[in-house]
Amino acid sequence: MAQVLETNEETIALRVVRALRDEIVTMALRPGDVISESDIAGRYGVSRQPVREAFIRLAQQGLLLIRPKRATVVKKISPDGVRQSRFIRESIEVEIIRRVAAKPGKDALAVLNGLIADQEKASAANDRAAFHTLDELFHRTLARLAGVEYAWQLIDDHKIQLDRVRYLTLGVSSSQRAIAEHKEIAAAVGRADVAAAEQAMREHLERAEVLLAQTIEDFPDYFE
Amino acid sequence: MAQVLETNEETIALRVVRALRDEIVTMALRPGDVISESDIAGRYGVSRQPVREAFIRLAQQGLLLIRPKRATVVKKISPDGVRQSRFIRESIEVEIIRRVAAKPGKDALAVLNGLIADQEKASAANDRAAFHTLDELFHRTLARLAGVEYAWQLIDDHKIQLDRVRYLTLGVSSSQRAIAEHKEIAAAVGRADVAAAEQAMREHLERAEVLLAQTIEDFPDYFE
DNA sequence: CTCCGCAATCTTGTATGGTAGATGCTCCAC
DNA sequence: GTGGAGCATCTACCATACAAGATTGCGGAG
Repeated sequence: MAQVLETNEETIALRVVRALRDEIVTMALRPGDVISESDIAGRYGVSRQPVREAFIRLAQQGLLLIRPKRATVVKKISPDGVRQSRFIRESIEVEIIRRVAAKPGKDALAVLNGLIADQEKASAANDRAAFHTLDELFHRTLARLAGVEYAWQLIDDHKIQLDRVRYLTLGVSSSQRAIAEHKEIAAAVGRADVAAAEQAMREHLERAEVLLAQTIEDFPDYFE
Repeated sequence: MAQVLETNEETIALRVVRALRDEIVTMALRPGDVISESDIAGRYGVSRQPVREAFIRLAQQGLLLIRPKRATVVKKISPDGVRQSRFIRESIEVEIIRRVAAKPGKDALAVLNGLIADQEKASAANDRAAFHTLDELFHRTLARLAGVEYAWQLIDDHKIQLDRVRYLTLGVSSSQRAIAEHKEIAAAVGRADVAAAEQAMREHLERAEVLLAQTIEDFPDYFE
């Protein structure tokens, strides 16, 4: 059953990377699942070589665990790893919001409010995917405003672990609350109130903590 | 001239990764240098396959740039990338020092002072390598005391870019000053003075900024 | 002398076969 | 019935051959 991969991309290896990452984040491949080079190669109708290279990339991103000569498994989610990923994210985003609030560009507030308005539309339309994309864009935009967009890419890489958790809890998150918190952050930026902006951002990010605890209870097999 | 690699390590690919990273950081391979899989394979007396895998890993760490079907080059140092790496580092280390200073364990101060004492010895003996190792250990220990040692690994990955800069300026850095700053940080931790610790850490890390500007002037070819 | 085209020769990407280590099962000894 | 040795069969790792795009330089046309 050779699944079809988009054929207009660059290299086969990169297509496999994307396909596998997608399967992992959407839990089509679940934590603990055992896969093998030839297994995946057969499923996608390619040779083992590009699959192997994809494994290497995904292993470096912490999504796979290659056990030499034994097998390759989809890495279980490490609660402590998620905790520290959140720590990293909070450290950086707090510093970002400080900078933005300290010296807000003249169009900064307008851009942020525009994004929030879009989010409200997506929420009203119950378009969960669009909402999630916009939520990400809000934070990314802050990084851009602070002149450290590359730093966001780092957060994005680490966020994958949390995204797996998030996927397990679809429907739980309250978009209303997220919007309200975004508004509070934007308002603090508008007032150039650094302390308030920092505080609002910390509270906004802290919600992930309870989400994690709940998810561990619901899906203990997916955690180590 | 097949160079010899340590033979008791894990896989050939990992040995090549270590060897190449070392050559890059020590500027044996300089930014802009063009290398090829067969080139390196010949030099180390291995086949292209493990070299190729090493390239992939190093490219993901931002040390190499693989230009498909063209060549692979040692990435030039991106001033903005270094700037943002420093931003990331400062964000995380400031958050770390806040946590440590807010709740210093009872043996924390003793451990830190011990490390500082070792640094003074290394400095007196003019052992630059040992000093650098101890300097790194000081910061890593802080991460451990804050319970986020994994976060340090992240910093370590990004620090490689800055280490390349540092290697170009051997002899410039004043170890006396670094030791004094470490002492100030440790003292603030001892007093559980969060604000002072944060301030001291920021100043400590800010020194890298002038280092970068000076180095760009001295070695413009190594930067993009 | 200049410019265009083609071919030799680089490069990385992909496919495939073989190797060594790890695992698990079978079958025999007791 | 139980335990252990050995073999079948997995795995990831490595080597090698081939493919295809990119570059370079040479030679001929103008």
